[in-house]
Amino acid sequence: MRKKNKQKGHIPLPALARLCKIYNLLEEMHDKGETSISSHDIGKRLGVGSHNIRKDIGYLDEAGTSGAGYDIAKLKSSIEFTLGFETERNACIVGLGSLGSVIINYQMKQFPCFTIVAGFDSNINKLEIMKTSIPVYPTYEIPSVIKSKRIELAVVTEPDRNIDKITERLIEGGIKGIINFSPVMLSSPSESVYIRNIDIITEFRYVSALFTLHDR
Amino acid sequence: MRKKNKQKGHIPLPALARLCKIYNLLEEMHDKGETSISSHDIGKRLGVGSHNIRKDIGYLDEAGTSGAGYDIAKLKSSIEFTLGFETERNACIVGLGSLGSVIINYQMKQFPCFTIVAGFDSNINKLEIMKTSIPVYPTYEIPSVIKSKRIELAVVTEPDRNIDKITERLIEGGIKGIINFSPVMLSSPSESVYIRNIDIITEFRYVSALFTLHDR
DNA sequence: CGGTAACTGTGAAAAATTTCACAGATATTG
DNA sequence: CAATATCTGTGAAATTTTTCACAGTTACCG
Repeated sequence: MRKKNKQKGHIPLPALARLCKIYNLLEEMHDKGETSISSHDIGKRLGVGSHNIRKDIGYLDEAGTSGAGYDIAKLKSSIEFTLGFETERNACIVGLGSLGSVIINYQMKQFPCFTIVAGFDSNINKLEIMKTSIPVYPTYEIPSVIKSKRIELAVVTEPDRNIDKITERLIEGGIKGIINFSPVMLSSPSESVYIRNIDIITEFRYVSALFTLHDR
Repeated sequence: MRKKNKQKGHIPLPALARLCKIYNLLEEMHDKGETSISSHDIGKRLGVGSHNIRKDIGYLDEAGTSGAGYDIAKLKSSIEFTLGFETERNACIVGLGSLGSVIINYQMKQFPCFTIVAGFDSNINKLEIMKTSIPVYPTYEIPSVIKSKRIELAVVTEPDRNIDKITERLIEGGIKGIINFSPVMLSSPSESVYIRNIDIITEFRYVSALFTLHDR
């Protein structure tokens, strides 16, 4: 068995997504005081085969011990390092409605990997009302604020008729990624902007389709 | 070119997910008064190739016209039919905190495919406070209510230490699917229960990893 | 300390998914 | 109405991803 980084270079996207989930799991177990875990256990938790987990972990620089399982702390920091979780970037929230507020106040206000440094809303009145710990701006200031605060990620939460205008402004400001919770699906105008649409209606339809096809 | 259903039988999951997104798009365009669209345009909107879109649509019973694009209304109802979007099922919300309230009051209170017929919360006090249009129950009533109201899907929204207990009760009640917005990752104990974890922290990490790997 | 059991890492095979290429069909234009 | 452009549907090729199988390693137990 050869040690060291063998298949690194580029991690397949499905593997990357799983690694993020594995990391979550490790964090949870670490908090519980666990120190070691096997690929089989991880797989069971994630609903995939242990082969798959080992392959995924194989993309990291170094990880487990052959005979025993994985040392949780070690694997955790290995993922952290390879995926760059230690670098902190700036994010903003666009749309300060109910969902936006939930996210801002979510858990600890301090997310991993990203710090929320600004909020935007097209409703000027809302700007006064919000008593958040972050500064809020009207949406027409999006491009300038993104540039001045070096914001890389935008979380869009409000159903808004002007969502295309908002996207345009985000792109204009040089945003690198958008997580969109609004029901209007966004599509990336440029190869270099990552867009993730999270929409409960689409989720509902997907589940419904699964149920239907399963029953047939 | 042969007509009729050729490759039906089973739709690959990635194709299924895209079909749901396509449906969303069609609905949007339909509302705008559009009547026709090409695979190329759909692909551009979804960020995938037109070949892919045509393959996906090929899983449906019938769809487009060779020379022209797709008739939006026709394609829409074809997806509806094949994926069973017309059947309405019952859902519940577990956790009536801020996020749960957002979902309950989301848009129109009436979701496609699912009707929210019950809410649960372990905090008894909250049951009094909530002034929703749906009946709410303490969590220990989950199994009985799920059975009596024939609930197939649960939307879990609250970070709760007892989340494992809640899952257990949902399974006990015979739930068929869970959409979990809580930060604790759920895993399916049984092959027949679909679980979808949606967690903004994992999303953040994934985006962060993408950025990091992109820059290297 | 030897034997057994459990586990990882990984090349190779298998399976799933996407991309390609093009035949056949429709619309459009002058 | 012929010529051109555009578009779908789909078998086949290419690619990606998962699964398999097993050599090599470590832990454990009597």
